[in-house]
Amino acid sequence: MHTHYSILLITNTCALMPTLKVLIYEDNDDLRNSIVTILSWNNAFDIVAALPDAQYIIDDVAQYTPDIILMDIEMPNSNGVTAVAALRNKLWSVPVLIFTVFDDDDNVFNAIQAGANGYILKKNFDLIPAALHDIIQGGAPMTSSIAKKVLSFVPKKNSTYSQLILSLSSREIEILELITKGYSYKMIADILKIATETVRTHIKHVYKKLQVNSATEAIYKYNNSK
Amino acid sequence: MHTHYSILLITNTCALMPTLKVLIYEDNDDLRNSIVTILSWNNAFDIVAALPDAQYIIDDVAQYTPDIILMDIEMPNSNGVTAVAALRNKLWSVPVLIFTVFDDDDNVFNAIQAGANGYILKKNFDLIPAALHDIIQGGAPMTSSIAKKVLSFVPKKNSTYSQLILSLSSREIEILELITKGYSYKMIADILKIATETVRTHIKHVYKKLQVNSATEAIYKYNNSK
DNA sequence: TAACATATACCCATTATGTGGTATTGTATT
DNA sequence: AATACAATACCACATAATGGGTATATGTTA
Repeated sequence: MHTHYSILLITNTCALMPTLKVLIYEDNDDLRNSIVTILSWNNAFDIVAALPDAQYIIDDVAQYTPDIILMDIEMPNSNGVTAVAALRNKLWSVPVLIFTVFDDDDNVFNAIQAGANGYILKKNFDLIPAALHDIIQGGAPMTSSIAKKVLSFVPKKNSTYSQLILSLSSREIEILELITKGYSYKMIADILKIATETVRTHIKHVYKKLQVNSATEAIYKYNNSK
Repeated sequence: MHTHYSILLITNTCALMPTLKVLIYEDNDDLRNSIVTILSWNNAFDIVAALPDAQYIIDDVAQYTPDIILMDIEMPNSNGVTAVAALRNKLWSVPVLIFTVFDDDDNVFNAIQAGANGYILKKNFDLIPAALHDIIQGGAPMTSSIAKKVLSFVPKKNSTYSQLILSLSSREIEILELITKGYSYKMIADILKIATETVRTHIKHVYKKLQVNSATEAIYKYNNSK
């Protein structure tokens, strides 16, 4: 048997680092206090607030103007991922490091989509300082196992369809692109300064090559191949 | 001024680890020999071959049956990313660790799409052993800066459209999903065991809510919102 | 040169889709 | 009880999309 413990991406930082204003959301009192203690001993951090709930995150950020936020996911009156989404909806770009026990696909995916900048697990508690610095310096800290999940969210090519797409001429692809954007034959003809009938001819060829008989089918195949 | 050097995800491994058969592709003779030397000193690795070119990767893998592949990108007669794609087209799942000087979006994105399992930069040369073990144990080793690029490839929600989508009922979403998959009204009616006219009614409602007037437009908005 | 692909354009006929209604049933909300 | 919405279903009309052709000019390639 062999043991293994997966760790992560560290950014070593030295000298003259500006003090980071950190806002913390964590509902567990013990854990929250521990984080505050750890970060307080590090001169690089200035904890502007440590709150048990993110339901007033917009007001909190306006009040404390943090450089970075450390965010739990599961909290009594709010959800960390939803809170991040709320921030991003206001087009506020304060970086957020998600810190949670959840490492399932849905939580990771939702956090990334909501606009989180990093994602570490509570068992890697000790890596918070490094991860915070890492985000500030433009990184996206996460363990290798989280990275694997993120990889799986990147849309993959489908080689079968890709072969079909290769048979299309550049003009045909151009027209198919316009179809996928919702344009009608007439609009495409207008955009490309050609006759509607020519657009039709191209589309007929596209359908034959992709072996489909409608725009929606063509879009589906095309979207699953590029 | 502050210095910083970004490092990564390590997997600490101990005792009774099976020996990994490694196949290496790297065109630079010095670098290739150095890697072989480093890995040879580690009992955990058995270098089955170290080649300057991946043009015959299919044959190589068949011959050497490696547990894992270490792959450069730029080589005289072949491209590492293309080689990985060739492997995956054969549905061979041998894990591949990309090892390159290129950290631009296109190279990273193409490698991920091709099916690479990890991506480390040549300046982080020394991390190869840990990264190889990491992949075998199900991780996806990459530096935090590469992870940031990967994050950017995950399709993001568009909050404007998302609001529109929220107004759809579950039945309407169900039908819209079928539309995006290229099904006609009749086919959808068949699948859901309802009248074609009912399908049409639902779609009318969807179009009104999404403020569009065709299936292609609806698909476009929908794909840019979920 | 002959064969082929590409981009252009038009005709005819049919089907699918989009738009405007109305209507019933059930369920939730007020 | 009244209102609203969701899901079901039908009618009628107009427009858009699709499928079968044919045709010409321009290249490229065998």
